[in-house]
Amino acid sequence: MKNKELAHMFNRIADALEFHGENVFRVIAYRKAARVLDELSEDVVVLHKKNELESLPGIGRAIKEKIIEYLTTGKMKKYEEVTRELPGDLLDMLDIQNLGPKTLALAHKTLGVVSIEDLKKVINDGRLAKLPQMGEKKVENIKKGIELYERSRERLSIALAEKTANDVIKYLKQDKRVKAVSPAGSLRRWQETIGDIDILVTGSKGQDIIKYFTRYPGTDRVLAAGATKGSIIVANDVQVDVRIVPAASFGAALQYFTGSRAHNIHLRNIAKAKGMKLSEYGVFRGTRQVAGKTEQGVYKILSLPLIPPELREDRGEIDAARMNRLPRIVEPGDIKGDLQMHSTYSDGADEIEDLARAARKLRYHYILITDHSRSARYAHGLDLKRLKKQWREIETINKRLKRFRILKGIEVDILGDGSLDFPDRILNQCDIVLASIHQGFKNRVTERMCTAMDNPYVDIIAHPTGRLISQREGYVVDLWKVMAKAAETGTWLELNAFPDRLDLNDVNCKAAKDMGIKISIGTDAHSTEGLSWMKFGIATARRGWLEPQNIVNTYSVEKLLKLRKRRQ
DNA sequence: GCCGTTTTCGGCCCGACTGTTTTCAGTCG
Repeated sequence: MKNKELAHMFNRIADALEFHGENVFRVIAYRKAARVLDELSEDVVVLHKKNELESLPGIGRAIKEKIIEYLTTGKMKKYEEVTRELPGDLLDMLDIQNLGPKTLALAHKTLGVVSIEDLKKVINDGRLAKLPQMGEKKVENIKKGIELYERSRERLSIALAEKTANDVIKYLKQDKRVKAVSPAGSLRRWQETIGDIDILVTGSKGQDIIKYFTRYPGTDRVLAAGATKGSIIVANDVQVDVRIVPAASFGAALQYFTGSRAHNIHLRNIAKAKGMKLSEYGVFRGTRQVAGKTEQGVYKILSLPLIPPELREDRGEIDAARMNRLPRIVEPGDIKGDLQMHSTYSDGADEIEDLARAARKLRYHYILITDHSRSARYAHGLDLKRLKKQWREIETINKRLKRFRILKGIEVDILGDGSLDFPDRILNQCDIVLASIHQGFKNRVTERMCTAMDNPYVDIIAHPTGRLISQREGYVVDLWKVMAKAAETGTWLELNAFPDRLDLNDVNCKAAKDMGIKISIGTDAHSTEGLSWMKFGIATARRGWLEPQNIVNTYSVEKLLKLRKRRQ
């Protein structure tokens, strides 16, 4: 995808400019362009053809020309120029905590440092500490930064972060001095991975609350324990930060610490244009605080409705809010069923009836049982005989269950040549068919998916990218082509709610929405507990601006079945 | 390098923190 390639190049240019000590605002401009391209819900190639590159925020004449240069020649002179004399991994070292561009450049120019090994050497022999503006403590901090970098603490999955935060919050609430508690940061925005967990607290005697916090039973290490901020490490190297803020600033602090940074910068500009100042302490006109107690109040004084945290990425939500055109994003109560799960018939742990009863407790109206097809041997995939047995069982249970319907589904494998693991006459007897790739991740995936979508019985393409977050890249696939085919054939694309998958991701979901593609959210549960993953799917859908009408499992079972491709 | 309901030039978010200095540079969020 050219979007990602260009984003990477512009980020690299920004790194290099920073390293060379260029004007910081040029650096910011390149970073902004990189972010916009990275999160773009359209193919940059298409935008270029429509001559609309310059309509993108942060992309002006110079960067537009660089994009076109790259798209037409496959090269970018500026990129090559600024990175020419810099060894490949030197710029990677900017990710080391406490080591910024100034220090790295100085170490490179005066001491010839080009790698982490070099850096360690000049730390150990004392040469780094002798540079101007450097001293023992700074060097010590850089040393700690290297240790952290080398342990390369991966970002947490949203599921682990959510669980950890909930445990800590529950513990904090047991203290009488604690008045209000809220998660903040990327966790509150439900980003798919989380760095540190941020929690905000108001209450009396901040110092005592922090002391109480650092005695949390799961604490491995205490990093800091001041009057307003405490920081601990719990199991799995997870860092939890707690901040105490005065009640009068709680809303402003919550807004500020929820971010994203890009969203905050945009808001501050609006405050400034209105003659106000926005900070984590409140909204001020001169020295007088005019808002900040509640988050809603902060937005209101900027003439904006409250923007849901999931949308706060500066991807157009502020303009939408200003024009009163925020989407009515999906809520848990809109979901009427779960469209992917596995029973004991293939690789699931629970019986069909158990899944149904658990789903009914979640107030669903239906579920789709999607066990694997025969080629998925590793998952005990169903052959025809067992599939038919499953259908009979579903019919029997359906007669027993009131106001609930188990739909007959299948997760049918897309084979090496794009054909499906079951013939059409079998698929035709399923209520809903999911098709997915489970083998040959690098083998003509785009064509195989497109062939599968030409089949009138394929309703949904499951986990369309095949990625496993922080574990596996996913298929070699041209998602733009897949989405175009889905739009053309009326095939639904899945948002897999399993927290290690979450594909389509937020940006893809928004793109799909814009292309008129319907999304199906399925948990891919392999047990009754797995049904609770729906919240991660909903959160990702919200981040992708999806409204109930964009998501097929907000429909009644009648509408759902009526909208299948084979009926059109 | 981008951008304009004050501006086509002159701004660009801004405060906290730390460590190095003796008034400020660098890093971070």
